Amino acid sequence: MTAAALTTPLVHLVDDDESLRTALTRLLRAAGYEVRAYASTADFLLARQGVLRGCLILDVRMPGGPSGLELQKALTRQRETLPVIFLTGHGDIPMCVQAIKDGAFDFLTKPVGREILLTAVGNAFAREEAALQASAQQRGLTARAARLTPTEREVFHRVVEGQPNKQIAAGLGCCERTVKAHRSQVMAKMEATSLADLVQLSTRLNQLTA
Amino acid sequence: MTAAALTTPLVHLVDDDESLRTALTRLLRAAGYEVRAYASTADFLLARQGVLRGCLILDVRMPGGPSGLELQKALTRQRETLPVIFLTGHGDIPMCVQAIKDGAFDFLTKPVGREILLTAVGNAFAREEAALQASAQQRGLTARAARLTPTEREVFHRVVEGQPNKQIAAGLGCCERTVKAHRSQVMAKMEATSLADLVQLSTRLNQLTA
DNA sequence: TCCCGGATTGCCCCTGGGGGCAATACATTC
DNA sequence: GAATGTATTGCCCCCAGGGGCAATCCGGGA
Repeated sequence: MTAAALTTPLVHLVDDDESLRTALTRLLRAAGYEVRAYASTADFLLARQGVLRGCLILDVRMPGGPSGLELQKALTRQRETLPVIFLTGHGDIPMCVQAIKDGAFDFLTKPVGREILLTAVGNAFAREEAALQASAQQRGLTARAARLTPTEREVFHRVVEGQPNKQIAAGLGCCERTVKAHRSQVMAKMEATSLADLVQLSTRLNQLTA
Repeated sequence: MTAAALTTPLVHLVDDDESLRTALTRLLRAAGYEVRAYASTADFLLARQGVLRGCLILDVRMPGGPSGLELQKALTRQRETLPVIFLTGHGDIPMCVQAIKDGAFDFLTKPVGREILLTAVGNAFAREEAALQASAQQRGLTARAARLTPTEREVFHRVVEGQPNKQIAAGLGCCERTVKAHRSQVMAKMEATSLADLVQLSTRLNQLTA
């Protein structure tokens, strides 16, 4: 039914402790997840190809290379929204607060209980799936908006602001009939069934940008 | 200019350690805040009158009575959105994660540095002021919406959905002229200048409810 | 009972949006 | 240079929305 359900949930596991990687990999695979393990953030970045998917379990500090916190910040800057679960043996509270303020999904401490980890990962995928479904609609919306010509975009904007055709024509320095033509193009390309519909589409577009 | 700036920022300080209450009270007063200190969550609740304002500094656990975490949850349930800063000497990471997931603004550890605390409180008030300004507009909106009669509300809803007058009339079992009358009442009461405007007001109203 | 305010409706008119059709203008391609 | 495509515009028609005016109806209050 859902897109996420069509693929095996993928867990990226980044930790410099090999025995822990082995143990968690086994645990997660037994729970039905596909697991890819990395010994460092650098390894993770090297192996990365294209758009990331799944969820990320990350130790906060690892010898050499960027720390887990830094990796998370970098991913956020790159608009990668996959959920990050921190896992650490030497975490303190300020670090934990920082990570969560930066958008971490959870912050666990070693040794982590089996149930705790699986619950966190399960919740992370639940959120991820919801986010994917929401953003799928948004992508369709931006795709439609991308098909607008610059003039149509301008008309779109003014229509949503409530300007009547006459005023739009004056603003664009063209005649009213032209505005009407653009306007119907906008309605068609945005697949809006009414003005009210169009305004609501615009609102969602703006929320996406913000 | 702003509402929050008209009153002295008020800090509620809840901690069972009297010497710490004294010290932080002095520190915060020196920084220009009005401070009310309580020895327990029960004291805080007893002293509470009407709508709360300001920000709340809260120890996580206190002997007897509800814990700080419980107080925070209760306030959230009561739709009190004032920012909560936790301050604790015995906090652990799971507790910290829980508090922040429940909406805490920050989570500090004792002994807390002067700068750290003042920064946290300052940020809390900044967020609070922004939230107040946003909700002031929303209140005006809901006040206007409250003046609609049930029929007008129904018409409002259908108009925003993009239904034409004829269809609305059929739905309500009345004639089209009546719908027009209600419609202009809706525009007037909601103080909307155009259909686009009305739709946007409706969107904001729905966001408020959600 | 009579009056008042609000809701409902019919009648009529005006304005604004939607769009078909055709001519024109400009750019791009073959 | 001819052909094709796109944008612009004028002309005209239709319909939907906005609203003034007056009649009607109804629930409350004096």
